[in-house]
Amino acid sequence: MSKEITSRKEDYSQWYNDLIIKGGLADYSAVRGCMVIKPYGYALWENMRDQLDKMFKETGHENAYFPLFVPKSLFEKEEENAEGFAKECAVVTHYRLKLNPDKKGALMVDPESKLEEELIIRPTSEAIIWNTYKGWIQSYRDLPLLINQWANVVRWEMRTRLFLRTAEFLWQEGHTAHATQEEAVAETKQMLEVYAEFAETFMAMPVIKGVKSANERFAGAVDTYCIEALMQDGKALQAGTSHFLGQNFAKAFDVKFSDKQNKLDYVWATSWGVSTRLIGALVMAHSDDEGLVMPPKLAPIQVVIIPIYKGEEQKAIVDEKANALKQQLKQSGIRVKYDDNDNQRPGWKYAEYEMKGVPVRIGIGARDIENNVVEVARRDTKEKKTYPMDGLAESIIALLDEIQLNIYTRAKSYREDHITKAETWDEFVKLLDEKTGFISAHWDGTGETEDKIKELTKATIRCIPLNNEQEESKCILTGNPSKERVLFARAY
RNA sequence: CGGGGCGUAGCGUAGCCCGGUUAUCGCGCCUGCUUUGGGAGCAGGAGGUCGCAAGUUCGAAUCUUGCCGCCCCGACCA
Repeated sequence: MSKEITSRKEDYSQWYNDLIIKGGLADYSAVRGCMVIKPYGYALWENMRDQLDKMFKETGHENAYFPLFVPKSLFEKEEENAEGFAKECAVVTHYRLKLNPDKKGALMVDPESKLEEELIIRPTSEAIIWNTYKGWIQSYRDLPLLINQWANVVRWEMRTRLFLRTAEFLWQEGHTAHATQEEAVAETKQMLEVYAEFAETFMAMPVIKGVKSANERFAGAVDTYCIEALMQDGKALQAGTSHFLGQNFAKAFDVKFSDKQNKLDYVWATSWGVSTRLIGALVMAHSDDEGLVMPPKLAPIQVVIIPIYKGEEQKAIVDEKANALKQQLKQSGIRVKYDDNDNQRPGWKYAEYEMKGVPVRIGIGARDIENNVVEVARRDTKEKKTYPMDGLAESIIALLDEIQLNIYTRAKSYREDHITKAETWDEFVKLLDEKTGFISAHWDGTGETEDKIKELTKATIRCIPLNNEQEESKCILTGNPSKERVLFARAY
């Protein structure tokens, strides 16, 4: 049957695509490199978005919205940033179509409508936002400016992958302006903490917090902080970034403020973002060969109730009980679905919701009603147990918490098992090929060495972990002195 | 942009090498009955520009050429 999911071990890429398509999150679209996020996938994104948005607001940020188009002249103002994105920009050059005189029913670009200045479809919004901030900031009283936007961006990547790298994707980007360097750095770190907490607490996905090496830094940033997660095939995934931009953008867009002493200075900036890529991360972090595994805290459906009955008479009895149960769970704040669709049999539904990763399934039939119990199956362990109907909401809430914790613990122990120290080059190469995961090794701190390692092994420095232990040693490739280990991995 | 694979019904596919009536099978869909505690059974039915274009031929899903699109691997990539 076409509903079967390719095994993780057999073909990891196919497994990943199957999870997303057969789990009902998204589909390929008619547009090159783009995807359609289906209602189930979008509901997941909404849950993630709502939670993140709450956390942003708790840390003093407000939402706003800036234009999709960035005039080329603005885009090129911060040179490093512009250069970094130049190769992957979609560009609007015309604003009108007309009927093609040579081909009936066909349209063509009207050459008369050529724009005087090309518009870049934002790959990121620093340029348009900093151009706007220039008008908003005059005095220290206007600072800090703490703004986030939920938006779509376009990056014309050569090769795409569902959720992990699509030509258009949804994200949030925070852009803040501060009076001092210290404050901006603190903001950068604070938002990294917010991302880490979101990943670990809500996605149940352990992450490593760190700083990027110069090679991997965001174009235009002074420092790029990141959270890095490990996927089940041993490859690393950058799950979120928070950048300290220094005064680079303030200088490029001439954003100055008067301080209390009436001295003019450029403002200090940060930007930070996470995207629908997190959905890809979530999928790969927990799922198995049966399908998706959703963390209860974000699952669009936390509990599904499946009725089991013979004939109309039994259906009516089961319906009544199940609906009462649904109400009870709903009132306890659980996202619950009662699937009373009569077109599919229970076995089909079991498989379907497993594929969708619904954390808890409740089966209820005449037999259960007689005994005042239900059958409860959990997705993470596939365990089935009989629960008393009385006080069910409380026990389900406890079970959801347990599942959340269990999948986190499982992912974390996998991650811990896959951080390995390498002391020599041979060991490093062997670990990368055979064990995979993060390899902790000494590096001499130069971009050249990093490039060379990438060329030889395809591994990159994922990050220099925060609060990294200092130890004198030698670079695994060059033998030059090194004062700390960094984390290498092959990455998405 | 390089290497590999693919394009046949909503989905997954057989047929292609070696051209020949009406294009195969499964899922799904529709109708009916029986079913319903792990992807239901039987019976009947609907559904096709064989990716597009040109060529070869009496005849093309099948051979040739060109084009388009997709997937995987690489290059590329906060």
